[in-house]
Amino acid sequence: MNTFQRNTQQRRVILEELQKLTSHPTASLLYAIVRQRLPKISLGTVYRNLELLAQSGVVKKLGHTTGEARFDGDTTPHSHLRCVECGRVDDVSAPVLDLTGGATDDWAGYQVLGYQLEFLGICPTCRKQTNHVSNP
Amino acid sequence: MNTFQRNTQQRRVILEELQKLTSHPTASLLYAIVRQRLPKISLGTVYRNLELLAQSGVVKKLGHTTGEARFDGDTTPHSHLRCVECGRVDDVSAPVLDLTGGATDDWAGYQVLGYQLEFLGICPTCRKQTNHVSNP
DNA sequence: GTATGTGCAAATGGTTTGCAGTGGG
DNA sequence: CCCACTGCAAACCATTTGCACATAC
Repeated sequence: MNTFQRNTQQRRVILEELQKLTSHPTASLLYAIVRQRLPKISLGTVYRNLELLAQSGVVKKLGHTTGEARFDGDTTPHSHLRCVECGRVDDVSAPVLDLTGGATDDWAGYQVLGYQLEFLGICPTCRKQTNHVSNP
Repeated sequence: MNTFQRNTQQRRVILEELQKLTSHPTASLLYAIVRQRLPKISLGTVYRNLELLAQSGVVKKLGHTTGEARFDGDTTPHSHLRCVECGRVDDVSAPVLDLTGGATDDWAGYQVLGYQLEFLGICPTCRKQTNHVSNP
């Protein structure tokens, strides 16, 4: 039932390193990390494998509301909190939506597959750097 | 308090056409539409104005979970339902989230600004075209 | 009059792809 | 041994930007 056939060294290392991280790296950040173990790997290979891993459900691809896509090695249900300044993404325990709620009976004929919930804010680091307090 | 100074013809027409639409056009689709009234307008101008209009809150820029960004002339609170096959976006009456809910007391030090909720599914048109019923 | 906006075209940046060579099963 | 996978580099495509000219105010 596996979508991919071969268990290549590259694929193994990419998955290992991604699952090791609690941050939600971009493809190129992960590329930099993986390159420490496999110096000859190419960015294209990282993209190809992340895509495959995401398709087989081993990994989650986070839609890019801003900037680049990010990937999450943790597939348990949870939401994300994205910093609108630096793009950093943290986890939040997911407030699960009740899709059976009557208000949304009308789905316009769609077959609903799920939802994506993302919180937006300013992370601690960026709050320190700029003044985000309303001026007196 | 307006973010932009000049009320140019281009800006006016872009806003008018966007507000006329209930679909959620991409920049280039809107460009095609606007060009019917202003044949000499450039795509760059459309992008520049959509960005400005979004910043001043007159228009809403929908984060691109897949593919291109889309723009919404309707700024009243509502959620979106995106077709994962063709990218089409429809409106749904927003099930408003209660951010005061105790479960999410821990925001990891973030200053939370809001959230983005997007439903994913397959639109009526795409359901007809491909067989999305589980095979017997 | 002048700063702001426009058209054009070239640059950017993330992601994808074609191809010849490699290595997993 | 053979086909899925890799490395490389070029292609892609949405978006952004630099510049000279135009225009709203």
